[in-house]
Amino acid sequence: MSHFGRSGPPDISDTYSLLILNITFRTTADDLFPLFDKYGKVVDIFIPKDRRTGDSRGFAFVRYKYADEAQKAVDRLDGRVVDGREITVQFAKYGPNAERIHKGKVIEPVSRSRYRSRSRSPRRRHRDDYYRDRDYSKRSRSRSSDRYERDRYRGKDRDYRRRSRSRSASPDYSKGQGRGRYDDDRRSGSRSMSASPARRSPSPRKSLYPRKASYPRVESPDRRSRGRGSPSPRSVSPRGRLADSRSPSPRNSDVDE
DNA sequence: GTTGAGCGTT
Repeated sequence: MSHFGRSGPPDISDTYSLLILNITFRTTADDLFPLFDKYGKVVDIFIPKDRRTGDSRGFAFVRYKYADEAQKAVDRLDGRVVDGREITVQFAKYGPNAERIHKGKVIEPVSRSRYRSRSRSPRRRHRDDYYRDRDYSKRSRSRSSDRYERDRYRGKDRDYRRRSRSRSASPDYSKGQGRGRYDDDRRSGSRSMSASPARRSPSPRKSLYPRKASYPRVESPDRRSRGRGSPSPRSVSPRGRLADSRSPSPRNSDVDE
C-alpha cells in the first residue's frame, strides 16, 4: 500500500495530479496517503527526492482518480497543517513529460507549437542539471577519480539551491555582489585591457578610507599581529620564519581581493 | 544538523 512511486507512473490519462507544496522535508507519501485518501481515491503518490541524498524536496504529487475528489482534496487539504507546516495543495500544471495539464489532468503532450514559450512561469529548473550530469558522465567517463567528481557535484548541488533562491528574491547581495563584481572585473580586464584603462575609477563611494598607502610591508604584519592580540611567539623570530621557507609574498599587505 | 520557492519517477 505504500509502494507509491516505486511502480512508476501507472496511468496519468485517467488520473488527476495534485501538487502538494510547502510540506516538511520529513513528510513521506505514507503520511500524505491517509490524508488525501480520506477525501477521495488516491491512485498514486509521488514525492521527488534528491538523487544524491535521497531527501525529500519539500513537495509531493498526489494523483486522484476523479477530478471532483481532487478538487475536494484541494479545497480541504489546501492550507492544512501537516507535521507542523502548512501545506499547499493545488492542481499540477506540468507533467513529467512536459505535458500540459488542465486541472491536474493531462490534456496533451504538447500542442505542436501553439503556445510556443508562453511566459507562464519564468522560474528556473535546477533539475535540468541532473540530466546534464549524464552527459558529463559520458564526457568525462574516462575519469578514474570518482571521489573527485562526486565532490564537485556536491559543491554544485549545494550551490544550486542557494543560488536559485538568492537570484529570485533575496536581499543578500553580500555574496552575489562580490561574485558579480569579480566577474565584472574579469570581463572588464579581459575586454578593455587595452582600451578603457579607466574602468574602476567610477566607484559608488566617493571616498572610502584614505588608508595610508605608505604601509611598510615589514610593519604591516607586525602591527596587525600585535593589534589582533595574537602575540604569536613563534613569529617573534622573523628570521626563523624566513628560513622556514615561508616565502612572504611581496604583494601588498592589505589585499582586498 | 541546516534550507522553504517550486512542478514528477520506471
